[in-house]
Amino acid sequence: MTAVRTRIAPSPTGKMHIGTLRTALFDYFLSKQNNGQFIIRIEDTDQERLVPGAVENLLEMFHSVHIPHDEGPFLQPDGSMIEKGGYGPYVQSQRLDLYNKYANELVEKGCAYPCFCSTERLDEMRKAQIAVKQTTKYDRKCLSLTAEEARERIEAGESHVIRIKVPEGKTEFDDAIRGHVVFDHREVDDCIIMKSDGFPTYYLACVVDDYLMKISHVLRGEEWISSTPKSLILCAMFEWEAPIFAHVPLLLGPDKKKLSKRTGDTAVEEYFVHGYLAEALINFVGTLGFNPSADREIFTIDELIQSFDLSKVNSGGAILNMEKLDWMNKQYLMSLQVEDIIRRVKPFLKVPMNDVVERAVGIERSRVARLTEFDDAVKPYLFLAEYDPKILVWKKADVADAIAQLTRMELLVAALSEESCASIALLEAAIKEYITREGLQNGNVLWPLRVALSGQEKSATPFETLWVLGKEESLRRIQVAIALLKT
RNA sequence: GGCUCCAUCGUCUAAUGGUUAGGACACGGGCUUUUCAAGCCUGUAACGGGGGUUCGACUCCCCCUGGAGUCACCA
Repeated sequence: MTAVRTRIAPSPTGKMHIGTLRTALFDYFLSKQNNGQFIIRIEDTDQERLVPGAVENLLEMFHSVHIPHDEGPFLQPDGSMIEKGGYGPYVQSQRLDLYNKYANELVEKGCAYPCFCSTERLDEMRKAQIAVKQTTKYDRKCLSLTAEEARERIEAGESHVIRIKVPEGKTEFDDAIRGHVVFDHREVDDCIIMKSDGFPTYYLACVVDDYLMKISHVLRGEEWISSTPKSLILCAMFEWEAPIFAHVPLLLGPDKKKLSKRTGDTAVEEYFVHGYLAEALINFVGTLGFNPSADREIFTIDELIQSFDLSKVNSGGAILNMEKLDWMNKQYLMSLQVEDIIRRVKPFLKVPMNDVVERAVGIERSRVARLTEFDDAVKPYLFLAEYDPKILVWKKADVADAIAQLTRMELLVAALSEESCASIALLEAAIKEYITREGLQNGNVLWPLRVALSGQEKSATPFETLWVLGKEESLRRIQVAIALLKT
């Protein structure tokens, strides 16, 4: 069996699309499961759409999402870029000679031909075809040019492209996800493989690179399926064995259409900005269209690698269920080490990090879904906001009782030893023991205490809040509450 | 419009000829509880339609309908 080599081939035109992440994940799962290689190749053949810094950004995203590649460009800590792997360069703009060579080979074999048609002519031709409801495809005007004629015009410096001459017949292939697919060549256009600027198009570059880089499996979005005949025709022309193709279902927006910037967050960067964790994003996106288990939702990346199965990937598109992502993110927020969360939440906090904030983050994590929500969640621990004294009174008690209980608590807290302040459990034990000893009711004591400490009608338990605030600040807030009630 | 792909709760999905069609998110109810969150229990909710094949179809085949993708010197 040949080694599994998969590749993700983004074009550096901006940010990383969430669909790119999903396909990359599947590539990664498949290659790792088979002890193969996962390759990143940069497809920068469209000079007009290049965005400076996009390659670096892309690599950074792959890094932050923890799916390491084996070959391709790598970003060094100093910001420079190096390549690893024996099949480079992995950036298509550095492989122009190769594409040229193969394109010429096709022309010499009679499989491709130069075309001098202007874009204006092409546009008109298409319009006419649409008008009579025909398939839009090149009318092969330049195919009738003789070799000499073509050579003369090229030598005269006339702008031209190279098109493949699609043979008659049909292309059949077995998609690893969808099964048997057939396309009649009458539907396939004599597509351009070399542009007039000397750069190849995706069709050529991709086939050449996949062959030279010994790619075994090509995973790509479903939007590519109708161009697969072109890839296969090219393979056949070169007499190369084609890789296995698998077209993964599309990620859809709420409107059921291909996810676009208009309908939702398409960039992985945006998800991070909104406070989602890489683990949750991977779990979410990696199980969209593929489910390792009937009754589990949370999987580690290793579990996903183990259980991944191309033939079990769904063929229908999937709408992103953002509520489920939130839920999943919360699951990770609750299962991660507190120190880990503290480290990750730092960039999202407007308030400066200190001991109180660290403890508060640990307490509040079950109440937030995303890292961006911590700032608001943590603030009440740092600043006691103004509040209506009425909320200090428990529903089954009155103002006088609230004052009485808070006065008791003031004394109790003041008397608390350093050891009993060391943990939530000890604090809870101390206070509950006091309540029992004095024959009091939980609600009468705990409600006003909690509200006094947090300044909020809804909040964490008084024990947790006490622990976060510390003895001194807790005492102050209790005194504030008593004063408030007495006015 | 041509071609291609797709079709189970609102959403993500399980089921590979025989299940009371399972799980998850969301939503409703309950338990727990000083509140909220979490947790636990629980409820509502789906096989697009029509033909076949078969003793038996969510599962296989055909048609219809519906949805999507694609038809560039973009990937």
